[in-house]
Amino acid sequence: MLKLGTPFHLLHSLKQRFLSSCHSLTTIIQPSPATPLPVEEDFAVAKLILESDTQSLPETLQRTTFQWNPNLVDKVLKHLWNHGPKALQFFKYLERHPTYTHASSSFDYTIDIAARMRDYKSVWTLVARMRACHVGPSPRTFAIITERYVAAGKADRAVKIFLSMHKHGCRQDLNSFNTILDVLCKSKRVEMAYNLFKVFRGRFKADRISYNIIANGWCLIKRTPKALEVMKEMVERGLSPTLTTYNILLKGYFRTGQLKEAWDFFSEMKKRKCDIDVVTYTTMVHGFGVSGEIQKARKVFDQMVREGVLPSVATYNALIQVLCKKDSVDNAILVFEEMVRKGYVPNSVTYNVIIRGLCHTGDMQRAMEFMVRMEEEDDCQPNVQTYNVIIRYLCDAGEIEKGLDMLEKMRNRSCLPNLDTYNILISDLFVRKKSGDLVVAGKLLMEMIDRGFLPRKFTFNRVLNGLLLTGNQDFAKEILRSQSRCGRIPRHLKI
DNA sequence: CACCGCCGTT
Repeated sequence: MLKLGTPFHLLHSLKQRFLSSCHSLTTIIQPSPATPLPVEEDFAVAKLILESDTQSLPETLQRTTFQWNPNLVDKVLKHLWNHGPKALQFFKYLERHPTYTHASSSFDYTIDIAARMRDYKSVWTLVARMRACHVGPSPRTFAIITERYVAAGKADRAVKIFLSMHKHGCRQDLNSFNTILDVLCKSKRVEMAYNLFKVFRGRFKADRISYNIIANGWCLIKRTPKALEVMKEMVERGLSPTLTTYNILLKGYFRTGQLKEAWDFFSEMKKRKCDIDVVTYTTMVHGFGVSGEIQKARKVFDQMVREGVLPSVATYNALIQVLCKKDSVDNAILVFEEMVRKGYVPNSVTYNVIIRGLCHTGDMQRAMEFMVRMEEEDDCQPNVQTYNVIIRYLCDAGEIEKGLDMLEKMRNRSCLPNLDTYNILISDLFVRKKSGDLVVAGKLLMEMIDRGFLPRKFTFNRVLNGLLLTGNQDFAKEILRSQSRCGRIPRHLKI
């Protein structure tokens, strides 16, 4: 049995080992009937869906005997995250399944995917269906929807949606109020959030979290003085700031480059006997580090250990990142090895930071080694960000073929490229412009649109013009034709 | 997916 005082990072690593050991157990106890899949079913399903074309997909799925359950369906949807149309098709296929009914979480995932493609028609159809099935919509559903509207530049619409939630069978409360404030703030629509806050803080009985959200918003747009005002207001209304409030302000000072103020604030926190936590220290390490104050960053790191506050993986990540940027990758790797020695399990952030650092110094060889290591030693599959870093640096070094190989590797590892991946490759193909490059760019463009991404107008026009100028009229027409079939295309793509 | 820390520059 684990003792109560077991450090969290050790628990985590034990948990990771435990989970990987009981994986095989699960398959023994619950074998999936007609599909003898030694590996995770979710990977197998996602692979099957990605490999079959749109027409034959229903038939293909019909022939299988997967035992659908919400957990499996959610995982499959996650795998299809960067292939919206397939995700939607899969979800809709199961809606017609004779016995299976979707869980609330699967609806939420699918709504998120549809909203990201700006397919609002599907979004609201799904909301209505959710309601009909009595599985929502929940406050979480509305968090997702409003976030996507704000991200698409429709903040006003998002607020209206929040105000009319109850008409969709989901009542507003303090939690959902805080959610919409946070959504607006995180998208830098802080003025709007603050106005909404002032109008409704009475009705929803704004709490400390509401104030923290607004204060954080001001900090995000580098208006720390406004954040301080919010804190004052908070006190005036009888709500005492929390440690989170102080951590928000501390980060705010670093954002505006006010190192002295940050240091003074930190000292004040200590003097007032706030129980300074790992977040406070991580903020300090990162803040000083990005300003190039590596000595101070290290000092704070050592200090936290002395004061008995255990660094987290995030703290190490902060230190490693700033060392990569402002010191040297070699020193960063020393810290990396140290954290491993102490029993921490590096995560994808850790690895991506190191890999980026190595790429930046031109050491692609070692970068690749870390990519292998993350998987083999820490059961941490390279994710799309990992691949994007590698692809970017390969292409920047003029090795576009290697970049395209890496894209191929992603496909084999069932890691789907995202918008960044496509943008990186297409724009680098345009920098090189070797014969054939434009056709490759055209193919990538077609593929990304197929997968529900909206290329920027600039990208789209550049590729089409490029093809037209190099005598690829037929291919240009093909791109246009194939896109006009898919119905849901943004206005600028319709010509 | 109700608040704070760790992958960013198209």
